Amino acid sequence: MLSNPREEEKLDPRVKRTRRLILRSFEDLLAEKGFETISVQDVTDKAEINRATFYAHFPDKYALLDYSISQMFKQEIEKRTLNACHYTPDNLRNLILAVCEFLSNIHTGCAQPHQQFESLVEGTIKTMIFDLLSYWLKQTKSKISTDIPATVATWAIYGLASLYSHTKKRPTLEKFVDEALPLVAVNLEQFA
Amino acid sequence: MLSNPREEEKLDPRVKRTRRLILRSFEDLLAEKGFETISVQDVTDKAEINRATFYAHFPDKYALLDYSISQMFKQEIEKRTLNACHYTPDNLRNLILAVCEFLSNIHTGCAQPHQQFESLVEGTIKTMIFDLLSYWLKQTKSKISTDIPATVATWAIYGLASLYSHTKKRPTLEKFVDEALPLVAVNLEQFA
DNA sequence: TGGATTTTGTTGACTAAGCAACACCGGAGC
DNA sequence: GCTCCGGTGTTGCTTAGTCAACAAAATCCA
Repeated sequence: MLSNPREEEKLDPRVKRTRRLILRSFEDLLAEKGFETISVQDVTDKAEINRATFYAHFPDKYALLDYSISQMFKQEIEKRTLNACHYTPDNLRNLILAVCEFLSNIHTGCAQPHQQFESLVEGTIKTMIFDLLSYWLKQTKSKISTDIPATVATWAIYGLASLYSHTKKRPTLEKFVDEALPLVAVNLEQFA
Repeated sequence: MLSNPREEEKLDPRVKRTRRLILRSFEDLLAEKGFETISVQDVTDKAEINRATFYAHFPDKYALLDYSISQMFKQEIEKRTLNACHYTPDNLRNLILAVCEFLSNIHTGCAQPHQQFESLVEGTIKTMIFDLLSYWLKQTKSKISTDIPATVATWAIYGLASLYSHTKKRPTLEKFVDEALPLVAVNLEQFA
């Protein structure tokens, strides 16, 4: 994945600190109220930083949402060490699990997820899934184009996770993924 | 008490932040290792601030200890609203309770309290008790000098709390204070 | 003892954060 | 229409924090 930890560590401590503060208060606010009703002012008040400082780090609150979602998803991925591996059906399985859990967390952890919020999340996450899958598939030295299969798999995975996280009476995650996995895997067989 | 919250609140947010960081990491370190073995480096590493920044706030680690102890004791006092009142036997009772609890916390919360550490704490706390008592006693408009009685009471109170906090098989705090209170109160009768 | 290694304070040049003020937009209410 | 108000970005100047380097203790240990 992009932006390896080595770079982040040697950042100016002040920068790491304010990013952390912004991120924490934003995530707290997300749990309290809807994304659309959160103002930049709210975030900086809670973080006890100046509003101008916010704009030195993020163009606007949409960029912050994007960053926040990326970071959270990145953690989910790294937790399962999917960030430095290649394509196998088992890794794919874990990826689907990760996306399902992530979306479920979003829906339980964030107050009243509205349309705008959901589609912003969707865009961010799909990009990340696509990048990860492309990285996996490119490991096979074959010259097969990866764009098409990666796209298909990305949309399928996100769709599945979305379905799962919106289902009221959920089956166990394991069962759900067992049933769904083959349908995605079949499109990637040539990379196994 | 000195340094009302109004002043602290309108401090530069950066200052509040780094003081908070320094304080927190120092208190964490105190729980882990003895005060004498804590270096300024240790504190700034844990707080993720620059060592030079530390020296912009405190002359050395002794000043930090002093500040830390003061803050903790101040909280104990404010919790019982003893900071804005006058002398009564009941307030005195609460003060003794506060000092006993505070010293007990120090002894359970700090690793291997050594001689140096203890006497630094003693100095800081006795000054604060003395100031508070003087403030109380001066409320009585009489022209009686407060220094002598305040001093006697201060030392007595600290001595009691020290005894209590070092006792292995402690009686309940209530019983202990009930027994001790009259001996201190008798010296302050004229201010009641 | 005596040399090596930490730790301590201090400095000056650089960079990020704070602050107050600004123009601007969009909605609420009359 | 109008103003009022709250949020948005932006700017120039000030202040706090960072960093690397230094000399001077203090500590270690052979």
